[in-house]
Amino acid sequence: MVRGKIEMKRIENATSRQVTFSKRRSGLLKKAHELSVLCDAQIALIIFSQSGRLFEYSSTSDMDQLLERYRQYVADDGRINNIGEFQQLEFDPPSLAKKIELLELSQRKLMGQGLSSCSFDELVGIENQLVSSLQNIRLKKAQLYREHIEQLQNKEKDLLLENAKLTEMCVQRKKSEEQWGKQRGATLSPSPSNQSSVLVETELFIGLPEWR
Amino acid sequence: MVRGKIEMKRIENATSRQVTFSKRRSGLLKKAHELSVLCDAQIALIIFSQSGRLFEYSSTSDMDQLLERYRQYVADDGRINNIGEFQQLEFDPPSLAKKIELLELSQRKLMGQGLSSCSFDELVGIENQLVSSLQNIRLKKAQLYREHIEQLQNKEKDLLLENAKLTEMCVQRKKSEEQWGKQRGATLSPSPSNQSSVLVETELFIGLPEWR
DNA sequence: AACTATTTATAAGA
DNA sequence: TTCTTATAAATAGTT
Repeated sequence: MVRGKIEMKRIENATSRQVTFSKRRSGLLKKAHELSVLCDAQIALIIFSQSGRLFEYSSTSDMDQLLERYRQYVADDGRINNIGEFQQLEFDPPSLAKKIELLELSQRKLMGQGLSSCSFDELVGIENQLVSSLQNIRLKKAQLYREHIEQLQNKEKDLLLENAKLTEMCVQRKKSEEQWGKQRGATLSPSPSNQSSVLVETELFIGLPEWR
Repeated sequence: MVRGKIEMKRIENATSRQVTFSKRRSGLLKKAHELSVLCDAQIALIIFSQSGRLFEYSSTSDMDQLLERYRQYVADDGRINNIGEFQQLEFDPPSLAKKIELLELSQRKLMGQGLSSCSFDELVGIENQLVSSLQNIRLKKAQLYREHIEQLQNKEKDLLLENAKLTEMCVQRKKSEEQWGKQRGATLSPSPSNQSSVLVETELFIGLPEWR
């Protein structure tokens, strides 16, 4: 809706899902309250977060009273069709079990098993799904690779910076040593020249990552 | 809120209160649905208009189930009397629900969604599973192809056989017609030669399926 | 938690 | 009721 509208599907990133939940939850509660005030409506709003926390709003002081009103309203409708109270006991568990059964079936198919009952068209459909899944998986893998590389590059950059500072310090110390050496005589002159060339090599080595 | 914001109090004009109710009600229902989809929340929304009409939304297929969850949640706060009889009814569904949740989670992953929480190793595991699934799917497809081809080949063989019989019958009839013609005299002699060449062409046409 | 750039929602009018 | 439109409100992404 903002800065690029979002797709109306589950937000995959847990953090941003949590943030969005918090924002939209308060927005929803506010809207519910406004509607009840402006239009004199009775409203019950119950929200369970994914983590199981409860948030609720009731336009009356008593949520239970409102839910009771709802229960009766629905019960009145049910009387007309006369399906009765067995439905609550019998319809619910089977629906969950059925759901599990279906989920397991489709899961097995996604895992390349239990295909004997599939039509050709269904096979093609599953194949397409799998191809797209693989694509997503590989995109995600690539993303992790990139992130890892980025981390390494950042670390490298820091080290380069640190090396540059250390090099600078060495050069400074070298200079002062040379000056000090000249004052003391020529005995140490070969040694400074060696150290200097080592310093140059170090600089070149440090530079390598820049054109990787 | 628009074209001059409105005061947050009951709208006195009945008509405009009704209009506002209608607009805001659909807005509220939409927002509730969006929140449930985006953030994987369970939401129950019950609206009684001033005139007593009921409007409701439930993120699950079953509003009663959600209200039951609410009832239990609230009851748990004063959880002194509530360990006995209800638990039997409520212990089973949660386990089923948990199972469904897990199934849906792994299913989403197989479908290339909800990957943000995956470790790299898990990604590799899913990828391997998908590759093997695809292999199975394609084996199954190939098998169906082969079966289909085999069916067609059998049908072709039968047709060839039938064609051969029909050809034989035609040849027989031709011969007898020729014999009959010779007995009757030379008047029809050009005709048999014509008919014979027609027969040969027919044989060639029937033969085509052999090298299709 | 605060800040915007945008998208949505919607009050009023047609 | 439904459509339009000007404007308020909500909010996704960012800091």
